[in-house]
Amino acid sequence: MAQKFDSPKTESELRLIQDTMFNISAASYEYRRSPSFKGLLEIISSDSVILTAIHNIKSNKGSQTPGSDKETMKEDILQRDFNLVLGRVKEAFSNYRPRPLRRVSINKPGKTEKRQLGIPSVIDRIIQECVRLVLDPILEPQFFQHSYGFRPMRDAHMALARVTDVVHKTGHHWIIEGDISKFFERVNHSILLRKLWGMGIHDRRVLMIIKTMLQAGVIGETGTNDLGAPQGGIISPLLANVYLNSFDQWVTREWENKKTQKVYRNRKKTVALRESSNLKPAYLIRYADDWVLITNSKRNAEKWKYRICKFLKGNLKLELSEEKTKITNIKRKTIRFLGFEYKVTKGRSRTGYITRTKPDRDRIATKVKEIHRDIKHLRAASSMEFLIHDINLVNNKIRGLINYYQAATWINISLSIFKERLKYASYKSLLKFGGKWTRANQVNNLISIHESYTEHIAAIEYKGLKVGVTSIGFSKWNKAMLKKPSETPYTPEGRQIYSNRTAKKPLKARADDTLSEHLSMLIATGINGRLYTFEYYLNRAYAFNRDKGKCRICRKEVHRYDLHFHHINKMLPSDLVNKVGNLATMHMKCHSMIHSKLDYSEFGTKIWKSILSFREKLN
DNA sequence: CATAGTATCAC
RNA sequence: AUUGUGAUACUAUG
Ligand SMILES: Nc1ncnc2c1ncn2[C@H]1C[C@H](O)[C@@H](COP(=O)(O)OP(=O)(O)OP(=O)(O)O)O1
Repeated sequence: MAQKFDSPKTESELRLIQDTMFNISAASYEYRRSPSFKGLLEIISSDSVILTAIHNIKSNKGSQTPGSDKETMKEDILQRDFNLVLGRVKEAFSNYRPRPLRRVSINKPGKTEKRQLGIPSVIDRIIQECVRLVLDPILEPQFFQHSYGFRPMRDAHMALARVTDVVHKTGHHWIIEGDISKFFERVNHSILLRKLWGMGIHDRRVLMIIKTMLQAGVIGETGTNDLGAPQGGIISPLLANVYLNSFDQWVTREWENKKTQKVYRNRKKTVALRESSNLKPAYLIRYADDWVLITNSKRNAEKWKYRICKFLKGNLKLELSEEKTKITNIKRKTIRFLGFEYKVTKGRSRTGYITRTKPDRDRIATKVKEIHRDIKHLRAASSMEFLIHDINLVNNKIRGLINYYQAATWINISLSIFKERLKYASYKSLLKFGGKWTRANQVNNLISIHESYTEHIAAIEYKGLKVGVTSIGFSKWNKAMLKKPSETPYTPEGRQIYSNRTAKKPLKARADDTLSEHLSMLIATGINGRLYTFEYYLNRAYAFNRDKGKCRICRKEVHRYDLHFHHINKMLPSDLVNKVGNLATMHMKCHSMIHSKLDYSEFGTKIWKSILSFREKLN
């Protein structure tokens, strides 16, 4: 019954393993059994997993900042010898000893209390990502359907859509808002490891690695850490979901899951059954440590709150935050969930009530204040170019804000309060640059949004182009969609649904696939004894991908035995010379034609022209 | 049709 | 200076 896999040799083999793991795990879950995966460490520490891990996290913003040692992604991984780096990561896997975390305190929005981050060193981030790559497909299918935080292809809007859906379908209006106090800091290591085992991670070496990861101490402090998962660790969010999964299962076992099993029974029978049982209705929607539970009466809400409190304390050693955990009748008062205010009002619908959502008042107010400051700051721009850059920055902020709160039914009304104030401030700031009131559909920036508005906004004109400060009023409600459970990154169908939903966006699946093939192919071509940096390896693959595997001189397919990557300009400084833009795929023969001085016009004008143009760029 | 950079948000 | 997971939007380049 236990599952073992060969280590992946290529990235598409890794993907296949991930898909297979997901399938096995999902199948066991259907039959209410837990899967059993062994020999995971071999997969986790294989070349292609390490490569994928580095590829995944190398462009994180935080990769530029070191952990407790002084190492950064760029200097100590990407610009080092390829095999040296691989060897170093593999070495770290045997007898794993994480470096201490760097402690940084950041502000929590709207609170005086600070958030304590624990930042792992770069090498430990790579290790964590390797583990995550393999554990995620195993754990993902076992998670609760209506847990939305930290999970792929799910977001806060879907959680909100689920709340609306349940309220509308059931007509229930008593809600518990729950928040777990200091969630990550309170995660108990041995309970967590038991849960991982219970979910099918049956490789003790991997569990040991996770254990030592969690125990990593903090720089400047003595000893190891016996409680909590670091805020800043790459696997911490995944582990957090593992930890609370039993909570989800426990709550939903008694009502939500029972109910779905009876869905095929005839209606009368189901209703009768529910009334006669002493079960209390409960619909849970969870986002990380933030959850709501929907039920039908105040009494039941209180009962559930009491029972949940006891469960969390007894089984998970967690506490509910007293001030943030409230019981509310959403016909009378709003609840706050995921940055939205949520309530129902009388209206035309099956239940006689319709939902009303608004952006959280306090949060939107502080954001608008920030934007107001930025707009006033526009007048300090030192040149027209900088001004345009700053306007774009402001526009980005406004669009970003609207983008998130679009899911609120009352977005337009809520944001319009601030509209005039911001517009007037923009006009005043732009005045000294010749700013004028301009119809939105006549400016040249953000055309896709502005073309449908005739309202006046403040805009400047530069070289015949009109650049306007967008309005916070250019927003309209966009109904959030419910999550399709079959949409997952680990099945072909799931990926298809995802790419359909995200419209004409590039097909992520296929892109990754081709990239992966080429990555591993290139690795197979060997190293020739020369010093190649890690970055060069990745970038060769990207360049090959961009050129679609064709020679840039003769446009024919290149096979691995006569593949060469031409440095378009060899004289560039060392950190630029290996960038994708400076690499061109070609045959070795074609390459030698660039560097010789002979006339090759006999091969046809197209080829000759390409050769000449590459020769020009050499110096 | 691809990659890379900025921004917003949730936790 | 500020880490992480996830989502979204815009812009730029070949
Ligand atoms: N910026 C962040 N970086 C890393 N992890 C984060 C970040 N924000 C939130 N998290 C994770 C760690 C938190 O324990 C968890 C829940 O967040 P949150 O509820 O805001 O705070 P908290 O549970 O740590 O304290 P409390 O709820 O008592 O204020 O999500």
